Amino acid sequence: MGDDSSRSAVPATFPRIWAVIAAIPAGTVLSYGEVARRAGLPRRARLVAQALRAVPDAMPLPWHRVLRSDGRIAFPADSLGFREQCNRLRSEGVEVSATGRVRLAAAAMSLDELLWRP
DNA sequence: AACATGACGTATT
DNA sequence: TAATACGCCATGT
Repeated sequence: MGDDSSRSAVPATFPRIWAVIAAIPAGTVLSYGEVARRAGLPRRARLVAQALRAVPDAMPLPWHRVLRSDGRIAFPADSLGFREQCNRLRSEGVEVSATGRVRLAAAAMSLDELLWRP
């Protein structure tokens, strides 16, 4: 058979990364490094970034719930992606400072609130 | 094969 | 908190 799988093939790791991101509950966030770890790919935060760039447009993924380890949005503050991510997060009730920072601990707390009340 | 680049992370100052 | 340096990993040139 003509094996053209080597050309423009999606790395086998991408679907796993996408699955982890898709499983992030609304109103909560994860760091790139955490996503990598949960996908069984420790120390591969940059691979997560690549996977995000390669997300097919048809696939709706909560990409905005992925932040840098310091809780800040990875896009440059003046970029379109930055504002888009801010808006999406805020529309989910996540507090984002003007500089694009989210308190990761607080985001984890909001998940606790969901499970807190029976 | 060497070098640059990137939606990153951690340690240090 | 911010700036810097270095480590890490996949891709593109």
